Amino acid sequence: MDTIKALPLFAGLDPASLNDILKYARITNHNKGALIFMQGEQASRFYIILEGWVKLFKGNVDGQESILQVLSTGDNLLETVIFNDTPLPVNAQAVDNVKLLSIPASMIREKLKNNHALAVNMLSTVSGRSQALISQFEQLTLKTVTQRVGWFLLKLFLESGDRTKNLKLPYDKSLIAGYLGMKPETFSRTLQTLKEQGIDVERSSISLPDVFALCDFCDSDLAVQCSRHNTPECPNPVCMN
Amino acid sequence: MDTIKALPLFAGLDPASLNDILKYARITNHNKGALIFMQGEQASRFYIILEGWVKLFKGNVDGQESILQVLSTGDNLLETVIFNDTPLPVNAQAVDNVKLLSIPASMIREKLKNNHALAVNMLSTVSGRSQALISQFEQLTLKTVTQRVGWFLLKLFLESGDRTKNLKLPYDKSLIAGYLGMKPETFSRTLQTLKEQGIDVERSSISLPDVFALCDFCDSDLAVQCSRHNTPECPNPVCMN
DNA sequence: CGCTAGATTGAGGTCAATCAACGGGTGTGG
DNA sequence: CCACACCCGTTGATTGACCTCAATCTAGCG
Repeated sequence: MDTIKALPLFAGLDPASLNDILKYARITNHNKGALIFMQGEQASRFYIILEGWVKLFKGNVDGQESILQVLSTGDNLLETVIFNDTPLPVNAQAVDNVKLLSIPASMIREKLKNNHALAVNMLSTVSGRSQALISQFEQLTLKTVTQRVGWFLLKLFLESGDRTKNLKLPYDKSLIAGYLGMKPETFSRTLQTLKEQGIDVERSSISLPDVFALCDFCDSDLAVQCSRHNTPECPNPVCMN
Repeated sequence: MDTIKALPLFAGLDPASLNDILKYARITNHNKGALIFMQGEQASRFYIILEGWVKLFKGNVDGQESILQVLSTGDNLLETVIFNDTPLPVNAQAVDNVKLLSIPASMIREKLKNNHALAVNMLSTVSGRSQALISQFEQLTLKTVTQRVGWFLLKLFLESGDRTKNLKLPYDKSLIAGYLGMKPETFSRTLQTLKEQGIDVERSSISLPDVFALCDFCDSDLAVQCSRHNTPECPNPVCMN
């Protein structure tokens, strides 16, 4: 319960209205592989991830799918659909066992009309989502396969605190491949080429030769997360990749 | 001035605070080809397009560029950056002569804190932007070149009112090609193949044999704009492309 | 021990990019 | 009014990156 009240979306809300919102909330569990919702459906609820990984993706008739994002604890699903209640544009699937908090869409819509703090928090969230999409977009359109894989590893490295030279892939390689817009085979081959450049890959464990090993793959989005950004230590001051 | 007050972002605002906002607004003109802002800069102002076309794109070091969106009258630039004042993630360029309304970012930020109607409008706008990005994303990842071109023509057809069988390309073919994630050569060749299927292309004028000519390219996003959607007239009821 | 799902490796195919040449409007200056 | 240059778009030939298909391998697990 405390974790719920600590969610960014609810930051700064007065306890009364928070309780009011949570009265209609529901917690659900979804097994690995379960579909949480499908594109084309009407959005009836708004979700927040409490635990686990959720894959957001689009599918087409011939079974192809393209992954928009892989979301985790604290992330929201379907902020954008709250307004225009058009059919859902995406599918969501539980990557592992997932615990979700969900709130009726109509409820959120109602609250947004009156609760200013909530509206501002939501605006901030949606902005973040939008930024992430732009970043994802960039990956797929103007980076090579190798750059995408390097970028992903660097992101992992930065998220894991910037210092540890040993990383662990957070989920299946085929899912990572999909997120990076390539086939598992291609991902595998690309890891091989990185191996030749000194980055050791063993199953799902990665060891970097040094903390600068991935700096070539830095871009302006990632730079802001790096503790060495804008310091003399940064080997790559103009991250324009 | 009336057009400004009719902007979706300002809908329902009380006149006093609207005037307050507009006090700090500025109108600027930009010639065809001019850069309005560049990625990496700090966002100092927030823009609304009053007239003309603006291209939003990302560039990388070796001169490649990928186009996120081509925006027009009434659209906003940089809603998302208002919050986190990180460096801009994109470039904006005037496609033709452009007239912009701009407001200091700090000003908007301030107003959003207090003005609930403005926050709600902004939220709605950002949501729409997010949806558009998802749609654009789908185009590039799980559609063939031909489907993308067909989709673009269909979008044009629907925007032009659903009935006229004669269309006009709104801007340069090379820009359309870029927006659809392909090279001008590829776009040209694809138009040829469509020509063989009965869609007449002559310079920048398109004539459709009948109003259903493009229905194969419909998807759930476009369907909602179609006057024949959910009627017996629709030849393609399950638009799952 | 055998099964299975995920990961790897290899060979071959394909679609769009690239490089290069050409065409045909449009505008300019003589 | 014509000659020329320039830009955009087209067309052709080739390349190459990634996908596809298929076989093999590995680890985890009953």
